Amino acid sequence: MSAANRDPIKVAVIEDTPALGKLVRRIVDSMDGIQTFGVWENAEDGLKAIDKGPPDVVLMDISLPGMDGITATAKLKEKHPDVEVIMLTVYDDNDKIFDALKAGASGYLLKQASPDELCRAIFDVNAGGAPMSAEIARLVVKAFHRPASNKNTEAFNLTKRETEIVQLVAKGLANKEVAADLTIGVETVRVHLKHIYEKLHVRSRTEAAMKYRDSLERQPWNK
Amino acid sequence: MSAANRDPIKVAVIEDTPALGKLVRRIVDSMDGIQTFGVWENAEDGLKAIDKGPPDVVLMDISLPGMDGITATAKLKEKHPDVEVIMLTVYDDNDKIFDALKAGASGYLLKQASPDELCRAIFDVNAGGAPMSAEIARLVVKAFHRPASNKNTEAFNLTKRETEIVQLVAKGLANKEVAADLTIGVETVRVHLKHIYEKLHVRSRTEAAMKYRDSLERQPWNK
DNA sequence: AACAAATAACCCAAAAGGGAGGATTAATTT
DNA sequence: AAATTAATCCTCCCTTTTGGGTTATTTGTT
Repeated sequence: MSAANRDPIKVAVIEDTPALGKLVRRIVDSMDGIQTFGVWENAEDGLKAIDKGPPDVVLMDISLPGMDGITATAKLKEKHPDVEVIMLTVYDDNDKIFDALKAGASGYLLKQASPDELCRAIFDVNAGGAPMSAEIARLVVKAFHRPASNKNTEAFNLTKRETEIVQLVAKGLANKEVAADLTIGVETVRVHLKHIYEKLHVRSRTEAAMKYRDSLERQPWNK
Repeated sequence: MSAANRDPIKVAVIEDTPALGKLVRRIVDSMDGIQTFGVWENAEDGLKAIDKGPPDVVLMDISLPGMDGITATAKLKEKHPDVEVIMLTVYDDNDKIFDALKAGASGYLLKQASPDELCRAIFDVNAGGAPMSAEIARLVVKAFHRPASNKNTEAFNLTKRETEIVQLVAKGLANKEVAADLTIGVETVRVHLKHIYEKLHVRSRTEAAMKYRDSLERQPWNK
């Protein structure tokens, strides 16, 4: 529990602007409990060095000459899943945030972060947190918000029976099988399907199945 | 820009333990710039009151008698999308986190949070942030991480052409349309489809489409 | 009574699925 | 170099399934 007695957290820095790299090195080394493991100006060199002796945390610039920071993160996490990556970016680059997280980054800081923020982020990520600036955090949380109209099936005004049927169709069942499942006639299934097509504005079972599936938000947590 | 001159942030509290509700009220009111808008012990009463004059932030207990906090959040955000909701929970309840976020909550705090943390969270969420404890943040970020194995289509050993075709089929296209898209004959498409069915162990285009879709991770950001 | 829903039947044309061929490349193995 | 394999492209044949249209009965609900 005594942080002071621990080995310092080894921080690798991959940042193509030499001035910034040096600045970060100074900031990190001036802080107790963390130290730079090395600074590289491109992903290729950085990854090669990291392969030999993994650091604890990598500060990764998102825009790099050659291999970009997101690709580098993906490659890095593949080999070293336990290394924590904090992305550094100049802009509040909305699109890339999610690509970066998907690649395996656990933190996402703007370069304009203060030295104090940077150091806290390093400790935080090392302790199992996910340091993000407030704006980034909100974007991430927003990605989870359900679009207002979340009546799922209800959005299409499908009846109970129609919903059952579209669900079975979305499982790949043929009309005959659906009929057997619900113990109703095949012709009835077809009538329901026709109604479903109208309501969903599609012309085939596959389209209907797709639209239905898409209408259920599929998020990471409902595997 | 001068925060001191602003109207205080109005905070509604929905918390079924009277002692905790009172404690929160005291904490909030003791802090400059925020004030309690009211404290209710169940979601029904809280929502009714909120409907009349919306507060800025709602602190919502996740486990409530009657309507639970998640359902209440969903209903609240439907009527008042601009009200920010911070969930309060005793446990680090992994499953409910995502349900809460999906319902529209922007923050997620453990009840054991310090008064200082609570107040910071209120300011933070009001400023467009997403206050979360470090553990929660990491869980959220983890939800975005791609599972390593990314063999996706490759798992089925589909050829390039077959992959193209199953993708189009999964969009709901008919064979005719697929053929037109790839500028090949319809009969060819059908032959490819037959091979696809064999490889995926299915009997219909819908089944194939489903199986293919399921094999692709679907995340919030690829709408 | 009017309405939505579920059930079912009929016709017809189009689409899809199964089978059994063949032809052309390109890459690999023998 | 010759043979083999895999991928792509294509053609028929035949049966089953689908999709679209229409009509109709029964059961609840408003």
